[in-house]
Amino acid sequence: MAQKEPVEEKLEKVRHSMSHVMAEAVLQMFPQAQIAIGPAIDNGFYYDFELPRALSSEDLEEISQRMKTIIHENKEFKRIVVSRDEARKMFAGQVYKLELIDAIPENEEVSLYNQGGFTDLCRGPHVASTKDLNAESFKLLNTAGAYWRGKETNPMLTRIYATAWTNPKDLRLYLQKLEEIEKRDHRKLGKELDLFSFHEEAGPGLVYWHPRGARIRLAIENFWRDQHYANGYEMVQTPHVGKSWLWETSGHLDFYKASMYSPMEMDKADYYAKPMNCPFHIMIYQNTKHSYRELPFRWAELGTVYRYEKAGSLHGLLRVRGFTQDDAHIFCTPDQMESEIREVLRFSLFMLHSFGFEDISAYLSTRPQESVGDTDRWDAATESLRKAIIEQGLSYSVDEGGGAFYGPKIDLKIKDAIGREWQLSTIQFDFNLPDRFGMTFVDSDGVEKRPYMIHRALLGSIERFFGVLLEHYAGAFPPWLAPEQVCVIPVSEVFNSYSGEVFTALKQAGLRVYMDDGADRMNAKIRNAQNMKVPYMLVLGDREAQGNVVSVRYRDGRQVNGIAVNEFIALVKDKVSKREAL
RNA sequence: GCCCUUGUAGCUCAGUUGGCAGAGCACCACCAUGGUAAGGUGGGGGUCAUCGGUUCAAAUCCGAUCGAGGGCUCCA
Repeated sequence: MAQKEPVEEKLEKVRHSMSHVMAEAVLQMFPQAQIAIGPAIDNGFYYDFELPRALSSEDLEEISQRMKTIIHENKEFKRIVVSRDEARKMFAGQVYKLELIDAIPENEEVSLYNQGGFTDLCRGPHVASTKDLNAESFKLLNTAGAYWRGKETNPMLTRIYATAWTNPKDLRLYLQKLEEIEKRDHRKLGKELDLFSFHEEAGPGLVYWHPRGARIRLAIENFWRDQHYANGYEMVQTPHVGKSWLWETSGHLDFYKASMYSPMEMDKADYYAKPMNCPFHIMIYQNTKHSYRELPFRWAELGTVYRYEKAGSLHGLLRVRGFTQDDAHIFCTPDQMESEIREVLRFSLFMLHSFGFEDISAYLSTRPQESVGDTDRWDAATESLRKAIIEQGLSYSVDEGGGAFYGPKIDLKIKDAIGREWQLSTIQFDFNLPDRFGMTFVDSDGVEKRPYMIHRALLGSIERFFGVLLEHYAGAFPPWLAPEQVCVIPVSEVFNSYSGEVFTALKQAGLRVYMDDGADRMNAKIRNAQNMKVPYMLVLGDREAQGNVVSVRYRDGRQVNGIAVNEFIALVKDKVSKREAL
């Protein structure tokens, strides 16, 4: 007990040991249960079982109680090394354990851990005794179906998820975080703030944007468009459907068909809703011959695509069947490739920073086993990605072999206001499509050569990005994004006319403003505006009308009285143009 | 797709052992004319997701379908 072990290792041991305790508890209740695996995971652990029946929340309570009893028995975790045959004998009847034993490499020893009433096949390590576990610092969270080894063709097991910590305080903090996550859930906020909806009768996974949601979305899109024009892009617009020729040529019908909507037949031809924009942008490129003098092309489009996502994986705005990519394709010469990548990455970071994301990390994915394109191009492309990351001073990790079959890529992940990571931007080379479509440009030496093609999406998709932003801000959008920036609230009907003047002035100044001249009392109006998270509320009565000023109630509770109307307009406009918070 | 959970008014939810479908908010009307987070009274609104079954009787029990939620990588 001399030196302190690192917290992470301690936690891992605690969680893993807890999972054994849970398995023991479950076996007490269901002696005939098949036990599978039970690792430590982020924030806790799980264990997979094959059980005679489904578990109820009362069952979880009972398992939890039994675990506490086991922990209080102060049982030692004993490591035992056995031969394969002995192990097989001990786990006779436990089909999953037998499979695991067979999977252990010949040169590794087979170890077991025993804590009294329960022995599990396990590499370890564990805490020394259940004495080192705290019976008040874990909580069984939920059950879920999970395929044995994650494969759809394998049997479905029952997984029990739990969170576990070394002390009750950490548990409490984590449970509070879960509550915070629930409060920020974009599906909940989307409903409360009247931003968007889904309609099962009209098709799951398809988003309906309400006026308030559309306001925000358009603020995002307008900013996006302006910045693309300012950063050397051109906009293109392409159709939503394309004939099978296009998808045969692109290869999507070979490799991507399962994710595509079924074809529509027209004039004896099959048309497919587009799952990607790239083939369309290539058609524009192919419209004429191109010289090296014209390149690079940077063509951007907020292109709405449709993909068949499995019913069970749909999730609010984060996984939908119809979504709008903030897509662009860059076609350039080999000479230009490096500077283009550098520029794309810089631009990506600028965009993410603009939306309030400061903590960004990069993931570089390199060539996988199965891939197309020649090695020189892969190497050059991968190096240019790496150089760009280093130049930007980003922390990054490399996913060796994690690239798509058609090219290496950089993914950018951001951390949101409560520390969760989300993958947004992706920058990918494509060595496949230019070949398939036979794209060329005429170089300075008169020879036709293959251009480099780069796909990139900075926000990912507008829908998903919107969901992430909504959770990041917990619905309290900064003024530049807020659907309504200002709510004008007359103290009583008597002041409707002065309020109307102020409203008109703000409206003419280009602010997003509305006046609540309904029959509610002022208090109720403030409450409503507050619940809709409107950044600024102007409460107008006699005092304001007399002085031709406004009194400002900020969303965060601050209050500033007696500001001239023009001064207030300037203040909001300043916040908006700087994209600042309140 | 698969496992578990789930579906009652626009929203959030009650609904005991099967016995005439409820509340709050929202909406509409009337009263109240108000100074920083819900003023009062009254009213309208539901084929209890859909289809089928059991029963004298089904929101409630059973089955199917559809939707929603939690999951299905983290390698004993």
